[in-house]
Amino acid sequence: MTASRPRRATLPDVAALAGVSTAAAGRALGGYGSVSEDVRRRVAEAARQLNYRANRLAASVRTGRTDTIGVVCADIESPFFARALRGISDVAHEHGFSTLVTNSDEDLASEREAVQLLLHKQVDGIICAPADVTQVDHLAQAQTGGTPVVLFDRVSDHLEADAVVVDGMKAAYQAVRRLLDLGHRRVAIVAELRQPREQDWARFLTPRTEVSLGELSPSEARLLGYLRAHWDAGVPVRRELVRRTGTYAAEAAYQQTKRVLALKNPPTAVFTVDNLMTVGAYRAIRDLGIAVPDRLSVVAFDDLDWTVLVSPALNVIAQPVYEMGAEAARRLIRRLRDPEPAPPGTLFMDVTLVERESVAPIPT
Amino acid sequence: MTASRPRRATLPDVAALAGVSTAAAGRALGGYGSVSEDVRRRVAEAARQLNYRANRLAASVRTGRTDTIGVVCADIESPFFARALRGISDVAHEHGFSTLVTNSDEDLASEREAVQLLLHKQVDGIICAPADVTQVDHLAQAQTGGTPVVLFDRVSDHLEADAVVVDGMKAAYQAVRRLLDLGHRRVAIVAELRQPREQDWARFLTPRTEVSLGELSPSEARLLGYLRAHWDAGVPVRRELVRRTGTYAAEAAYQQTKRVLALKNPPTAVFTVDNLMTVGAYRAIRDLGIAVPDRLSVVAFDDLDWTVLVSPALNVIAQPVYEMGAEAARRLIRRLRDPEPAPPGTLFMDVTLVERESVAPIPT
DNA sequence: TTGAAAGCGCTAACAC
DNA sequence: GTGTTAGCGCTTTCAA
Repeated sequence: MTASRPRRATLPDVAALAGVSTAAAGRALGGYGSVSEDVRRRVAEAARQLNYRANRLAASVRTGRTDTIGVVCADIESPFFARALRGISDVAHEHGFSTLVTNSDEDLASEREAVQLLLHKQVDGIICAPADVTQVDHLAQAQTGGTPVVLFDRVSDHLEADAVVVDGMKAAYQAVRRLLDLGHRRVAIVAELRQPREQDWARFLTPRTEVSLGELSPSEARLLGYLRAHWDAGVPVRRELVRRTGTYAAEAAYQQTKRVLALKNPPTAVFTVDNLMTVGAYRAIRDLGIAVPDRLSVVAFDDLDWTVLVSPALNVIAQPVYEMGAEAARRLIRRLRDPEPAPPGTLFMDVTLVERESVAPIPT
Repeated sequence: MTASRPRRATLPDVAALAGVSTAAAGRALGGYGSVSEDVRRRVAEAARQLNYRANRLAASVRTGRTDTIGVVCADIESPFFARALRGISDVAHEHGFSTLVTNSDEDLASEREAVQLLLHKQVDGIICAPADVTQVDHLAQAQTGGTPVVLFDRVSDHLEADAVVVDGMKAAYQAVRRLLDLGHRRVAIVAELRQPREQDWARFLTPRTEVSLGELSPSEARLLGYLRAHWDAGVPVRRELVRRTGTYAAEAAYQQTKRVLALKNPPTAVFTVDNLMTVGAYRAIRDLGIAVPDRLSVVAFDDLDWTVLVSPALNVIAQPVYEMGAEAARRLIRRLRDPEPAPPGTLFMDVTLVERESVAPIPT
């Protein structure tokens, strides 16, 4: 026979032991209403004796608030989101909020599921990096239901919400433009581009300015920057240099990079659009034993701790990741606190082009 | 005047619209008890119409379960924990659990706070990488209160709980022993060793076997393996080659490594005990322009994606990180499901010594 | 300042 | 299979 563990102590238990009403005990422990110093002490002592553990769920059912922010990362293993998460949770913690973190793996169905979960758990608000900026009905629904949403890393034209992002198009433009200005004429790009929306793709390759960032995934935006840099510089875009992995995986980037470097007329520079693409591409370059920057210049989106460990150190586009997370949290909390908040807006944060050793000019 | 948003629909609302009792609606939506197909359909339809959102908090208050696992990481930004977290949450998800993730930053006070938070939020169980294996009273208290705990990455002699770890001592022993067998006589080690428990430290440097893993932090365990390898090989330990950063920071490792490499009689090999130490140490090696492995052999604890990107690729001790996380979750869930669980035990998982290009023998 | 009592939204007994 | 009812643990009127 097992000794049946005694029921966990509840507020009435504490109140009884302290010789006060449940309400008084609640006030003493919860720090609301007013209680005499005497009661406060007795209740605290009783709580200690009974090893009382407050049930914030019950409180939340009553108050309707959970003091919790839900976060939907696209890939929690990526250093980008890990760092952003810190920014988010530091700010949240500072304001008395906890964070409930979920992961979508850049998959729309998982994201929907994650958002449902967060809503069921009654989070006060949601920070989300949407897997597909054109499919955000579930987020709109959350807002309709009274749960504010802040977009992170991606804006959407289909959702009226605060957003914190960088202008990936502009950043890519500058980085690629620099390569072209240095004389490069064959610059490869390695990107996911998961939704091959055929018409968009065709549209993409035609010079035009009428594309909104709020319709593009980060990798699409960065590709567009790449394209525009070419158009503006009057350098023709070579389709064989635009490498689409179709999937968010280093291995695919590895394959694509190997293939592009094996062309009869290989690129003299390569631009990778994120973490995983960079890892894959760089591994290919290493395996092929290609000299950087002598035979190939390299520029990567996102700074990573290892980009200074390889030789030569990589030129990168660095995002203010921590600050982006922090700012997203700040905006959400502001909206939660303020009953009459300002209309939502998009905050564009500045990137930094970090020049290191992986880029060289083409001798003329 | 703002249109006051209508109250969120509740179960009684749905029930009313569907023309059934609250209980029936609950059963239909919650998937418990038995309901006719007809009722199920009407309720589902009503829920849809009202944009009903279940409140799982309320359910949890009633049932006493939250189907949530609390996790206390020591550093969520480290690839180690990020990957482990995936293992945890994949398994959790598979079994219908969510995860509530917190972070201690290897700080005991933060860890205590995190555990309190998790308990207040009524998580069903906790997976924790304790910041200090000798200070685990808060975890013991959680268990006493009926919330099972599984230790992750670290065992403690002061807590009777399941644990999933690797034998860092043995792994370090093997790696260092290999270096010694290759003729190295001056092998440096770079480690945190945050608690300089003076007596232990003295004890450490004296050959003896009576040290339990459950009293050591990971970095201490790895240091011990390093020491034992020396003792067994009959190679004297040089105190100036044991570099203690005292803090979990790459920068400190950078400084320590620079210093040790600047010795009049520098090491011919260096062993780094984790992620951050490796990043810092390797940066120092790179900055100093020291040829690896010709002038210096390098072995690192933990595999990281960049260890194959640098030239030469690093020899590493790889842990089955994902599996460790997954297994920790499995053990916790087993304990949650099984009312009469087996006595707790420690699972030691095997590491892999990955030979790459950063180690060379010393010519005799 | 304090206590009694109602009720947050849900599930579990138990009767029908 | 379905409804009635009690109650999870807490906070919040409201009256004293």
